[in-house]
Amino acid sequence: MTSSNADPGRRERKKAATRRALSETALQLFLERGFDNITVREIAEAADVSTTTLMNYFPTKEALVFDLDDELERSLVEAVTGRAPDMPVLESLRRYMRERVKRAASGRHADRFMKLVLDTPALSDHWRKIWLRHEQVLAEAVAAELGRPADDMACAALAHLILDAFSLAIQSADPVRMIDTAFDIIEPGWPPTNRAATD
Amino acid sequence: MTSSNADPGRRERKKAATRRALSETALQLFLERGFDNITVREIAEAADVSTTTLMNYFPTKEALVFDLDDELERSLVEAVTGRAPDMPVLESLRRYMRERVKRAASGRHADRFMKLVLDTPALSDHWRKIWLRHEQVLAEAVAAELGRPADDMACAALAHLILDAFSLAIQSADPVRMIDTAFDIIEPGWPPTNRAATD
DNA sequence: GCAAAAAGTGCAACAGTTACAAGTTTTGTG
DNA sequence: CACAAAACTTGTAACTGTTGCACTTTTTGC
Repeated sequence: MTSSNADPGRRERKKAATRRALSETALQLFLERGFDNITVREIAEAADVSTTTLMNYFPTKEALVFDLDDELERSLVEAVTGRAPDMPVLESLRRYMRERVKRAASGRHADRFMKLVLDTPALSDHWRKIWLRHEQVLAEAVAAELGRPADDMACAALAHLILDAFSLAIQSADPVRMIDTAFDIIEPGWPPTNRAATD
Repeated sequence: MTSSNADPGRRERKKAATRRALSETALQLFLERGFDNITVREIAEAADVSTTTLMNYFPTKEALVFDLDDELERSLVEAVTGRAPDMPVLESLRRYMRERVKRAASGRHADRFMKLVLDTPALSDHWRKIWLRHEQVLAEAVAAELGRPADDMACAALAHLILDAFSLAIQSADPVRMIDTAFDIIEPGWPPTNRAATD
């Protein structure tokens, strides 16, 4: 008799609630007392679940802070494939990264949040890893767009350099300008016609 | 009986011996049974010291594998400042990285060693961190060489991109070619005369 | 309603790492 | 040579992230 629930389902809703409770509680505690001064046991306690359950939702302590992984890959590929017809790939990626960095530097509690991340090596690291996780996919998207083989080495390099620029940028005093600086270095060499390829 | 030791000093010698014993024992065990299947307690045991002593020599388990950190910064700066007068900075750095990657891919037990590192995320990570640790110094060296302010943003970006290229390369099927591929992308945009600088 | 599936729980344990309060060895000096 | 200070080691216990396990509760589909 619990009909009328096609998509959400009660369980799904509860899970979502628990997940949100966990990540919100965690973030609040982290902001108050520092990432390293809070144990996962405390977080679980505060959110009123067992430690085991917490680790069931978030595979690592760091994952509690960045609960927005899924959208990333989609939007990243979209920046490559969904750009205006006359816009070069790199220009589109530049704009995408600019926006992304800008958003990171100005969210709700952006100031305190960024400070937390930058002051906590484990978190900076994790953020970078989240980006680099999509390295392969981005490389393939770029390759496809340029009509190159999916494992094209230059595309792999480009994807890596660009994604890594994110961590470079957020650690900078002026993130948006740092993104532009990095792209200014990369752009003139793209697409490449070079030594490595012709050796 | 304690004469005849001018420079080294008995203590220094013992320390060096212990250090070498630890890192050699560790590497051997790691190669035999895998990084994650060996505990630091086992290593300490095998080298016949206490765990506390082990952690005294090597701050982390990963550090046991890369016991060659000091030379890195020196050689890196040397590649910038000690190059032939007519050679561009980037070309010198390209050759340096090429050599470095080549050496990594062909040491004594290079094949097994590289496999160990690449199969162990914690180790790949650590290797990258060792390189990035010298980001600032490299940036300043490049800036000095070009007569730019020490905190020049483009130099910071360049240093980061280049050092990060190392991890990109060793993960590649053809590391040396990957270094060249990355430099081929970076080189044409250097030195930059650009948007970010003129905005 | 009910059996199976899914989620949550508490507990114990492991591994890296640190703190601490001893011991032991080496060193420089009188 | 003796000896006190400094440097190094050690054993033990603990903390923290993380995992495995056996068990209970909840939700689901019929």
